[in-house]
Amino acid sequence: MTFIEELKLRGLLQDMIPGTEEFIENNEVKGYIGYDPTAPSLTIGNLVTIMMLVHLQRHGKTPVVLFGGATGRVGDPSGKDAERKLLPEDVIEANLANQVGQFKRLLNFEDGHNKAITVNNYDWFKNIGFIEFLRDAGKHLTINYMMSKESVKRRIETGLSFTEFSYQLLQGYDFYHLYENHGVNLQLGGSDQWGNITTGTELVRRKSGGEVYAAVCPLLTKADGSKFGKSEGGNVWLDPKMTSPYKFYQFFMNAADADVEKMLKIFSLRPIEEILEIIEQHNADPGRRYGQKILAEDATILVHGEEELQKAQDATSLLFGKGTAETLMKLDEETLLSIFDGVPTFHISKTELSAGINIIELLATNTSILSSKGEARREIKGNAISINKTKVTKEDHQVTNADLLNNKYMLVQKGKKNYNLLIAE
RNA sequence: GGGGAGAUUCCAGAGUGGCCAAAUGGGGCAGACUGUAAAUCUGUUGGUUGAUACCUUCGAAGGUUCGAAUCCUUCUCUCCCCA
Repeated sequence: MTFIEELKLRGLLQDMIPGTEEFIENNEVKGYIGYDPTAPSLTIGNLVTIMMLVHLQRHGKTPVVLFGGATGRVGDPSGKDAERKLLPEDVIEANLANQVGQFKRLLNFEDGHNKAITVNNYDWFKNIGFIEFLRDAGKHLTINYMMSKESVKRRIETGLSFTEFSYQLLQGYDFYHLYENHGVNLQLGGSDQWGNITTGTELVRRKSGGEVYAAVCPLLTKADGSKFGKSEGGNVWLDPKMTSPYKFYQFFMNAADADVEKMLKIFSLRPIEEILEIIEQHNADPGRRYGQKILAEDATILVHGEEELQKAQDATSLLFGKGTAETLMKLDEETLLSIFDGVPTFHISKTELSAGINIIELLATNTSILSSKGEARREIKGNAISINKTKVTKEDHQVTNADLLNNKYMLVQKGKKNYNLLIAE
């Protein structure tokens, strides 16, 4: 199976430059994707395009990760309705350092003829002066060409700064630089990058007369039309400190039936035939959530590893299985802590607790599980609060040392899926 | 440079002196149902409060008034038309 065939079967191919498939099969290929370090961590949205690099490497080609140390300072108008805020430079540097570590888990940077490499476009842009850039890059492309890009057209009515307008030229120059200096001849990415990518291939063609190719994957959407990659109240990050492995696992467990196939093809490295078989089994009895389980397993191993998966599964089986107040009571401290690793924790004083704390105070004042007393009251009225898996129904409920598990911990739950661990000391 | 329209609670968008913490829709959160689903239904969605009530909020700052999101003044920003 060719690389492009693999992408197609996995729903990771939206568009490519004619001839890309033949070229990849018959040449030494180095393919790159650019990531702008505008957040401290990569997200599962980024993971989609990273999977393209993973497959590229598995097909014996060299993946190149380009960090937009320079372009991230400018802001990409693609897919954005409004001008972006510029980030302070030290924030960009910190983000970049963190993201480098995340890639190390996903691609092989260590050995083989096709080990992955990273580059940072700040390294070449920092030495190029504005005049030089205008003569060297700007001269080769017309305004008419740049204006015809969808990302620019969409913003022409509402406004677009010269800075963001120039973004495609910077990104295009990346490709040219990588082609000239690193022999990079393929660019991958999300379909929102198609305009920027073709600017790059155009620039290489005009400046170097070189032969370069590109392919993009579709933007991942959910069956119900909502945005992919967000869960309760935010992004799903790859950084375990920002999205715990447990939450990460749960995100995939909660995938809609209609999305399971699509997501398995993207986030699982199992052969495509096996995935189709899994889907068949899943569809026979969707209520078992077989597809979601495999999906969550594979994705969690990929990003966080076996050990974290095990913990996430332990927590899941306790919290969503037949987990009752009694089983919770029976857990020893070590098991308890490992299961709730990654669940938000709060500390309270044992002396204070021994006197008894009103449940509303506890939720809104002693901890920030809920943001106000009014909200705490509403949630209790709405039957949403549980302590140690037992519903709290009265607003004047007092919590005491007697509620502690192992004389130290308390499990406070809002709704079905939001857990908090209180530690009394 | 000239003329016009506008800025409302997370978003969209009503409200043009007291009945406005502010309609309605979306989104969020929760409950029921269920498969930790989808769809549906219900509740809730500024803060303190048992409730009355009070406090902060309708671009910013002043002012008029017993009383202002609503009227006046100045300022900031956005959009549209003409040059």
